[in-house]
Amino acid sequence: MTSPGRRLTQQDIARIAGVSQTTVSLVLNNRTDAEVRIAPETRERVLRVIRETGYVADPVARRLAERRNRILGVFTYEAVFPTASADFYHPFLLGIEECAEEIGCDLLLFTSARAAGERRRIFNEDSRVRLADGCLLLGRAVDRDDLARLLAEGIPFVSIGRRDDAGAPVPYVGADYPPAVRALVDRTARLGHRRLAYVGTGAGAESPADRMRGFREAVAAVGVEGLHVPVTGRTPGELLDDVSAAGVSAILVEEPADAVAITHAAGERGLSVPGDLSVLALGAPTRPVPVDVDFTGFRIPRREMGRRAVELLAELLGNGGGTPQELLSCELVEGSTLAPNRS
Amino acid sequence: MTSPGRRLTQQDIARIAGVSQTTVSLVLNNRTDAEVRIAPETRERVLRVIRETGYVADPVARRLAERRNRILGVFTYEAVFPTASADFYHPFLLGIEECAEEIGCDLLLFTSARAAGERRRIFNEDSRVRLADGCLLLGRAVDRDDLARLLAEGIPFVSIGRRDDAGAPVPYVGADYPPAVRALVDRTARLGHRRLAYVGTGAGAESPADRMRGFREAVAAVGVEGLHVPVTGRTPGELLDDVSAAGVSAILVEEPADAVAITHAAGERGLSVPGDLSVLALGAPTRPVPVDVDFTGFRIPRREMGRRAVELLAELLGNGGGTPQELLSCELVEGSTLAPNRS
DNA sequence: TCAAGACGCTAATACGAATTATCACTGGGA
DNA sequence: TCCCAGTGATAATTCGTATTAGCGTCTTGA
Repeated sequence: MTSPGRRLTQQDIARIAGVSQTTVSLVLNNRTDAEVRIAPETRERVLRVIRETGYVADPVARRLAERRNRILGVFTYEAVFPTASADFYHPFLLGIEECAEEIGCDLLLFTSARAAGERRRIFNEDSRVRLADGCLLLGRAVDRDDLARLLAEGIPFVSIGRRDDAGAPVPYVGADYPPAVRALVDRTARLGHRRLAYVGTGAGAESPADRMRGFREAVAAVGVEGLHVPVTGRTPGELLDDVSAAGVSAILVEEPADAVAITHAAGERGLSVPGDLSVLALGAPTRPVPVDVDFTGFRIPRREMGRRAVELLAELLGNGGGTPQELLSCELVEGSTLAPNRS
Repeated sequence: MTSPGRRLTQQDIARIAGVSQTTVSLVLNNRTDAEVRIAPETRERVLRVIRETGYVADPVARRLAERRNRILGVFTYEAVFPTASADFYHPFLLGIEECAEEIGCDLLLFTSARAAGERRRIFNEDSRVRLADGCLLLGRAVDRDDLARLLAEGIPFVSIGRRDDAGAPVPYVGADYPPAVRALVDRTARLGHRRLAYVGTGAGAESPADRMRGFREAVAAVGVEGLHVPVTGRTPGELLDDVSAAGVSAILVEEPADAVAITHAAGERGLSVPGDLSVLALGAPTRPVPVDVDFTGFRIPRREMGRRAVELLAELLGNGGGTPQELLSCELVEGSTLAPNRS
């Protein structure tokens, strides 16, 4: 076997096989162009030495010489393996890994990108984004300056989740929330509900904003009343009171974890779901919560988004241009928390 | 901002600042040795250009010149983000990420290491392990040849989970199963149980073997009878019958997922746990299963193992030598499935 | 007989940053 | 006048691989 001292280089192989480093490189890369010719016996000899020594090319040097690495960076603003939102992010990562494996790329998690104790930033004094051929951005809130800088520096990347322009259009794979929310509002209205409420921030990042927009457009189109009920600083109980006082018979909850809490609070006050109040959940919980209710709502195609993002990034790397923007549609979930309006 | 054309190099910065590439490098690395002197105003000028252009050093080139990368590889034989055993592996990864973040390293997931459709291998024709400074091995079963080759090539690595020698001792951070199993057997014996059974393979990889060894040693030391009941090819019901027929009053189940199934089967046959049969679970489930029972057993310190493995790897990289081997002790879990023997 | 290609290989260079060796200049002391 | 120390910077080289341009020899076709 190899001595543990210094690692082998193509130069070593070349010396042993009695050829030049160039030849080793050519054999290694299996170049059989018309431009390049290696005698079969030479090729065999070099291959034999490579086999015997167990030589493998240094991928770092390779990256310096070529333009690529077959490394895709994954940047997350929170931990990649979080405790809190593990269940939410896992499907994205699953999709990313699957596709990366298919196209033969490794994944680099930028875990170092944090200035002591602070939030992660893509660009700190010693940014390592460039280690990868391109990168994937994951997380609900993405720093605008980071996005702008990525665009400005021409670093290939795809955001998972739709992003507003940051000086220029941002490449993304997002979930198409508006039609999904619209479909839910539609069904709800058809079941006789006339006053609906959107429970959640409806703003802050693109994804809540998109849901909210879908809601506003839908209630306008269908001709029902749509209220916005923020959640911050109120208990689920208080929230329920507000909603009841406003004569709302169906609520669409931005964050399913809130939907769970609200449903439980309803139970405690003797309100039945969906008998007295229909509760729709818009997506998947981003906070860990035991979901014991089968909510009507929709499914965010997280795994598919992860896969597609990798595919698009690979294309970007291949042809070097364009700004892919895709929205994947959310599948409706039948569930059991939507019923005809009884009031 | 930067033009999207080509990316900036130190040469560019040098040109703009009117100095040499060397000077830029020296300023960038904040070298203030006696050997190296830069006039304050020159330093300031270079820094200003760097700020204005937003230049960051290419880590790949850097790595070629230095010896390190600040990249730790993570190799898993199954998917890093598995569907099936997500819950089992997650804590390890959590610990790894935490510690990597602290020491300022990025994590490289070797997702490419798969020959189409086959099992992942560390060494295929174009191995990429060398991209990282060192690597972590995760997974219950690790290929012996891969281990031997890692050792032979002098690649710094730490296995998470104890490994038998593979030609030479393997660096690892493991869970110390034998004392944990012994403690459980001890307690069980003190509660009057005289015939215990170990339910599981007890072999195959190191971790089941270690538990089995702990079991054998413990029953011998305590002076009770210890049976081995394999699980393969039998339903939980059949298994229960065997165990009962043998007059066993307490079982230690290697795989907690099996323990769940067995406990349910017991309930169906009117056997109470722990009234009629005590069921101890040795560790954490590696298959996804709703654990609705509070098993007596022990906790594998997975997060700590992940953390510690990164620490040890970092030390290995620092001093360049040694074969760290550590076993972390498992914390006993009181649970409610162990009771005095009534028979 | 001569030019044009086929053949098999290698020297030289690029990639971007880090390091080593060296250089030009100034001012002071002998 | 000469030497030397101190100062500030740079040219040259290194890391390991990939690519380009080209070398000399031998064949082929006109």
